[in-house]
Amino acid sequence: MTETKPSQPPKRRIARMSDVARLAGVTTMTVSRALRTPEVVSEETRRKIDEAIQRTGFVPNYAARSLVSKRTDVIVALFPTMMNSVFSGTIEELSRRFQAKGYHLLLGETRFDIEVEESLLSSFVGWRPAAIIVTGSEHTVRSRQLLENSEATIVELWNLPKKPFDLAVGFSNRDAAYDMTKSLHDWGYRRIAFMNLHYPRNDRSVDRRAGYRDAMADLGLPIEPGMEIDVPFGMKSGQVAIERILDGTLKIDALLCSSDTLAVGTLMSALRAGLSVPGDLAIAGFGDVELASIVSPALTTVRVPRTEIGFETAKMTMDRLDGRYDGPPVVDCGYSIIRRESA
Amino acid sequence: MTETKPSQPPKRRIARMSDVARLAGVTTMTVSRALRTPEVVSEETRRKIDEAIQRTGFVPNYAARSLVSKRTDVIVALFPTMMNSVFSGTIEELSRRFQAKGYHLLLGETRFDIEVEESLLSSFVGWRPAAIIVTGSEHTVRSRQLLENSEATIVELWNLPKKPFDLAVGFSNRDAAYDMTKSLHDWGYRRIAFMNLHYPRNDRSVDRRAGYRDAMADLGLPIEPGMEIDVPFGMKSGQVAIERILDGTLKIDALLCSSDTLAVGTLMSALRAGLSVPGDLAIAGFGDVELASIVSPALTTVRVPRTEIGFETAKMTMDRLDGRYDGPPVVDCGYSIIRRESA
DNA sequence: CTGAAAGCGCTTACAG
DNA sequence: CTGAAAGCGCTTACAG
Repeated sequence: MTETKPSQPPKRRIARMSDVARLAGVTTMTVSRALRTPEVVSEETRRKIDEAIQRTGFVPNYAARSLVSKRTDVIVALFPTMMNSVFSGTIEELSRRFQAKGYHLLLGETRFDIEVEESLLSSFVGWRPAAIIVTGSEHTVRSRQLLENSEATIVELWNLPKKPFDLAVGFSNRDAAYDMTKSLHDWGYRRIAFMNLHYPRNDRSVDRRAGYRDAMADLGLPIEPGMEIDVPFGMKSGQVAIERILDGTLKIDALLCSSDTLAVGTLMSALRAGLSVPGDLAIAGFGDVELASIVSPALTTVRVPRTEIGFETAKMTMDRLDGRYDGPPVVDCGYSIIRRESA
Repeated sequence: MTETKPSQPPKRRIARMSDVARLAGVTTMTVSRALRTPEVVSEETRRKIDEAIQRTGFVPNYAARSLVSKRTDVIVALFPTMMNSVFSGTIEELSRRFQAKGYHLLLGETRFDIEVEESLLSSFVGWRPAAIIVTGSEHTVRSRQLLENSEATIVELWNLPKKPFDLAVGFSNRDAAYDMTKSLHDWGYRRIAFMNLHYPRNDRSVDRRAGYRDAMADLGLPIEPGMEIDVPFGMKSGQVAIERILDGTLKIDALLCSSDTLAVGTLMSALRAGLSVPGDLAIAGFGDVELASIVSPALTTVRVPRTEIGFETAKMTMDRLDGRYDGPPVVDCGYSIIRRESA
């Protein structure tokens, strides 16, 4: 091969531990110790090794390290989407906590699809992660096998499974939707509709719908045809309800949305159509993202413990990996009803 | 150790390739081939191997694979934050494209801090990633060394560096801010202020500010004291400008925000204070996130090519890794001025 | 406090 | 189409 870029220095190979060892006049074992248990290495030796590391720019090869030590600092985390302040709040918290302790987050996006989750799992498992964090408790058969065989700590997020796979951190989506429906009733609303994501195998959607239905039944309020509105994820979906209200096919005085994204979309769509909120239509969201308190009228919503879930998950996972987790397998981070202006 | 969970089957070790080989009556070499170049293995043998893989739940150990093959499918990507529709749009596109081709995204969050970036790089580089994607062109000295030594394809995102490290994909932040300032002038505004993130070492902030200043100078408009407002990231920061307008310390007719997050925060704060937008104050954003077209009045903003950047980056990176990228080192994805209702 | 030996689980580079 | 040998770059488990 000929030199095509004379301005570049000769491309040196990535330094290995043996290069550092040779430069420092020791064996790789001593370099390895200087890196992992420096207190056990003499100061003089350590100094020489540090210098050799500086000169070579050595960074240990994690593949080799994990292969022989049979452990990795890789933690796999799978979320439906990152385009959502609710999940990204949890992701940010997780990533911050894990980064601080030297763990590496391998993030995957399932797009609300448990088949995609399976495909990601089957590949990520090859890294022999120390822990695997998944959203929800609904998984394919093969996903369950992969989790089972992986020897990793498994954490299921965002709800409270009756039979957790291993560990779980979340809150009761069913109760939260139930309480918000009941609150809307307390505030005087009677014709309460429910807008939900159309993901039939998403346990969060299913639970929230159940909460809405149970509350309506307990309150003696009928769920009339059209009062359950299934839409795809996105702010644009919010306009669906407003269109139906305007053309007279939907007669309601309140709308509970299964996410703030939908609620804000609906709210803006209502204002644009000249409807007054909550006068003509009360709107409640689910999530309490930053935007919820910023919009005008400010959004009444369910505060979801997104940061707490991230925090608890990171803590629980790291404790478990250190062999000192002694809490319950399922941690409930709670939720709360936040009444603002929109309902 | 005693059996504490009699209901669980005996914990089997994670299957290795040799387990599969033994079950199928071949050597590991043949299993390896069946996995990587199945067309070269006889149908009968392949069938036996597939069955053994099923039975054992075997997933190849990537650490071993990458150690010996001296290549990985790991791609490191570092972003300032994920709590931002602009970056998460790029991240989602990247992650989707890479996932589809079997690459694994190791994501890191720098929190707009190049020291954090350095710390992440120094650790992630241990995975010997095939490519490293970073946001911006401002890096610490040690970060540059790490990138230099890594042998990875490097892609810098979100601007157009004069001297790219290797490859770059972005647009001109300076020109975009310049054009928006000029547009505001064309639309009749004269006292134009600029709200920016207070990250002095963030080249995107610096470039956008330069664009604003250059345009004001070219237009012969003075930048009076207080017309450049530096704030931390977040919607809440939007209210700063409104407070100053209300208490009379800031006299302006238009505000250009360096992100839609700030612009929406300002817009909502203005509406809440009873100001009319754009009558009392015109507001322009930067980003064109989904929310920008949803809020009322809809936000005038700079459309930033977040999806295009993700798409081009993924394509360029994978082409380069396949040894067939022959495009320019710096790809300009452009931007456009979107006039809506707020200015 | 330091080192020699062995091996983690794969793939490369042969050979047949 | 399949296999025997060697080795990737580290750490474990000794020994001294």
